Amino acid sequence: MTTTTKPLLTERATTRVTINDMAEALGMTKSTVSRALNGYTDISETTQLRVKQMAERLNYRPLSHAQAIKTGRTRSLGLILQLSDHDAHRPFLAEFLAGVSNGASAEGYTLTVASADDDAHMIASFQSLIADRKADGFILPRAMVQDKRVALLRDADVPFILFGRQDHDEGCCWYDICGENAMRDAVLHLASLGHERIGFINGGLIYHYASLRRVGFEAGMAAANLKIDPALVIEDVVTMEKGREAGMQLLEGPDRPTAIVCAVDRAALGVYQAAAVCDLEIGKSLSVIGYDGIQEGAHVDPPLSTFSVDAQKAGQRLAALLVRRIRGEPVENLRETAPANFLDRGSVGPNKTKFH
Amino acid sequence: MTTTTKPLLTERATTRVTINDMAEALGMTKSTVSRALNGYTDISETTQLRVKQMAERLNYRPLSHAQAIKTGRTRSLGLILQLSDHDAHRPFLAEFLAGVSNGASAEGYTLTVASADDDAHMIASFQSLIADRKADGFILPRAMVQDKRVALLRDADVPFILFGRQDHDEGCCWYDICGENAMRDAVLHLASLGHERIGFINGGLIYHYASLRRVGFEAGMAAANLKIDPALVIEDVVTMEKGREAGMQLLEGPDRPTAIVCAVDRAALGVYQAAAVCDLEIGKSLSVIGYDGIQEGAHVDPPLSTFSVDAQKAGQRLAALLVRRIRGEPVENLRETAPANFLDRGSVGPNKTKFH
DNA sequence: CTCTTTTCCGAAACCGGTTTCGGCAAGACA
DNA sequence: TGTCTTGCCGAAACCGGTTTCGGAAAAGAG
Repeated sequence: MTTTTKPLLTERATTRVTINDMAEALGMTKSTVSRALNGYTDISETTQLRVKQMAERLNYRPLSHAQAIKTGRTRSLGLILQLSDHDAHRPFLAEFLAGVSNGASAEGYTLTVASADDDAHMIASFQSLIADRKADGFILPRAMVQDKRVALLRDADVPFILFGRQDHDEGCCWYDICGENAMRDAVLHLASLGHERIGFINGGLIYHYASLRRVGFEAGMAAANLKIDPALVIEDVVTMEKGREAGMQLLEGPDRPTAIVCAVDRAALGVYQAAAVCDLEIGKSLSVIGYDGIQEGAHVDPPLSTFSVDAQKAGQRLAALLVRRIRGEPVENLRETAPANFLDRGSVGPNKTKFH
Repeated sequence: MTTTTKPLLTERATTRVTINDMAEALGMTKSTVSRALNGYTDISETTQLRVKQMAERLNYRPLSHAQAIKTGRTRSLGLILQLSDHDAHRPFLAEFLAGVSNGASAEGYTLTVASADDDAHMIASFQSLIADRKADGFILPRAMVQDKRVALLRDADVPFILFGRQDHDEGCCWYDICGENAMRDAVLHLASLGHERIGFINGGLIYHYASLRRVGFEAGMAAANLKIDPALVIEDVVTMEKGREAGMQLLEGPDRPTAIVCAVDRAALGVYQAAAVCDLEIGKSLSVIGYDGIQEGAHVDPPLSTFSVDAQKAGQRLAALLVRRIRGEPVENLRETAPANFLDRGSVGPNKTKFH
C-alpha cells in the first residue's frame, strides 16, 4: 500500500477567526467585510462601523501573509545589520532593536532582521528579501557617504529610511541625532573653561556623520573665536587603538592641545591611554569629551564626559516613520532629528595652562 | 464622480516567476509542479527532476507567504529579546544575530525579531507572533530555571529551541556551551598553580547556567582535592557593581582567597575594582578568571583571563537545529554542546602565599 | 488475453484574503 | 411618472500556492 506521502512536519493547533467567520457572523459577504475594514468609500458608514465592532468582538485580525499574496505587502520592516561595521554602535544594538521592534509592533508591523559580512552579501540580502516580499520597507542604519543601499532601494522602488542624513537627500526620509550640535556645544563648553587649543578626533569617514561632526566642531571653534590648528585634527578614528594612536600624535606634538573633542567614545577611551603614557591627568591637565555615551565610558577613571544618544527612541521613531512612508506619505514629512544629551562627568576641567 | 477609492500605498514593481509560469513552461499543471517540488512520492523521478531543473533555470522560488496560507508555515524563525535581561550578553548580540540570521537563511528561513520589557509583554509577544503565524518556531536565549516561555510554547505546540539547557529536558532541544567544564578547568588551572583557597562568584540564579557553573566549580575543586569554603562562594552576581561588592566581601574576610573564579566577566571586572581598593595586584597577589570573553576584559590591566564563547556559531547552530525541529525531526537528535575557549591573558599567576 | 494493481498526473477544491464588476434600490431631476 | 444618478453591496474572479480525489495508462498476475 504505497499511497501518496508528504514530508512530515510538526503541526500547529489553534484555529483563528477568518474573514469568512466574520462574514457569516455579520450576514454579509466577505468582500464587503474586506472593503469595510480597508476603508473603501463604497461601503456605508454604518456598515463599516458594524464590521469594525464585530472585528473587535471576535478579535479578528487579517492574516498578513494572506493579504500579502494579493497586495504584496507583509506588514514587516526589514533591517540588515553589517557585521563589518565598526562596533561603536553595538552596545546600543539591543536598545535599538527594542525600539525598532516596539515602534513596528505599535503599527502592527513586525521586524525581519538579516545580517551581512560584506557589501556583496548585503546587496544579495536586500535583493532576496525584496524578491521574496519579506519586508515592505527597510531601515538603513549608519547612513554612508556613498550608500549603495540607497541606490539599490531607490531603483527597486522600495520604501526605506535612513538612520542619519545624506548629502543628496532628495527622495530620502531619515531620522538623525544632531551630532554636529553636540560637537559644537562640546567646543563651546571647553572654550568657556578657558581652553583655546582644542583638538578634534573625528570618526569614520565612510559614514556621513563624520562630515557633520566636523562641521559642528568648526562651527563651535568659530563661535568661540578660536583658530583651528590643522595639526590638531585627525579623522577616521573609530577604535580604541586608533584613538590611542591619534591621542599620542596630538599629545606628543610641539604645542599640545589642552582639550580634545572626540566624535566617538572609543576614540576618547584611546586618548585616555595616550594621556596615561604622556603622564597627563584627564580632567586636570587634559580635558576630553566624547560622543556616544557607551557604557565603558562610565567606568573609566575619571568617567568620560560625553553625549548620550537615545538608541531606543531612534529605533522607535525610525520604525514609525518608515511605516508612514510605506503607507504613502511623502518623504518631506518624514524627517526628524533629536539632540544628543551632554553627560558632564569627570573628564573636563578648566584650562590650567592658560594663566601660566 | 465619487468612485470607489482605496487608500493609496506605494507600489512595488518587479514581477516574479510563479508556479503558473513553471507549469506553462513545463506543459503540466501547477499541482504537479507543486508536488514535484515538495517531494511527493506520486510524482515520477524523471518528472521531479525535470521540474527541479526548470525551477533552477527560471530561478523559481515559491513565495513563502503564499505557501503559508495553506500550510501555516512562513519559513521564518522567531526571536524575542528581553531588554530586562542583564547585559552580560549584549556585547555578543550582533554576532549572535548574525549567526542566527545566517543559519536561518542557509535553510531558506528568515529571522523575525521582537523585544519585550517584562514577562507579561514577552508572553503577549509570543502569543501574537504565534497567532499571526509570523514565526514557525522560536529561539529562546538564556534558558531559565523557571521558564515560562517553554511552558507557553509547549502548550501551543510550537517548535522551539533553547540556548542553554534545562533541568527537565524532556521535549526540549537545545544548544549550549559547556560553562561547567570551563569552571572546572579554571579551578584545575588555578590548582595547578598552587592555589588552594579559591573563591567562586556565580552568575544570575534565575538562569540555568548558574547551577551548571556551580557544579563545574565544585567538580573542579573535588578533582583538585580542595575543600570548598562556603564563605568563599557568592551567587547571583551579574553586574560590575555587584562584582565589586562580592569581591570586597571575599577579600576583606579573615582568610582571603588567593584566586577567584567568576561565572561572568562583569563580576570579574568588579573584582578588579575590589582588588584595587584592597591593594592587591591582579595576576600577582590575586588571580582572577572570568567567563564570557567580553571586549572590556581585554582592555583592563592586566587583561582578564577568561573563556570566550562563539556567539555567532551558537546562533548559527541554534537556527540550523530549530529548522530541523520544525521539519519534524525528533528532539533527541537536536541537542548540541560546544566548549568555551580559555583565553590565558594576564590575570592569573602562581600562588605566592603558598610557601611563606 | 483478461483482470487487477500500480504508477503517475490532471482537475478541481481550497487556503484567507483583495479587487473588479455589475446590479438593485432609493433619491434626484425633469 | 419615467429616467438618471448615486449609494451600497453581492457575485465572482483572482492572488500563488497546496492538497484531495479520481481516472487513464502501464505493469503485473493468472
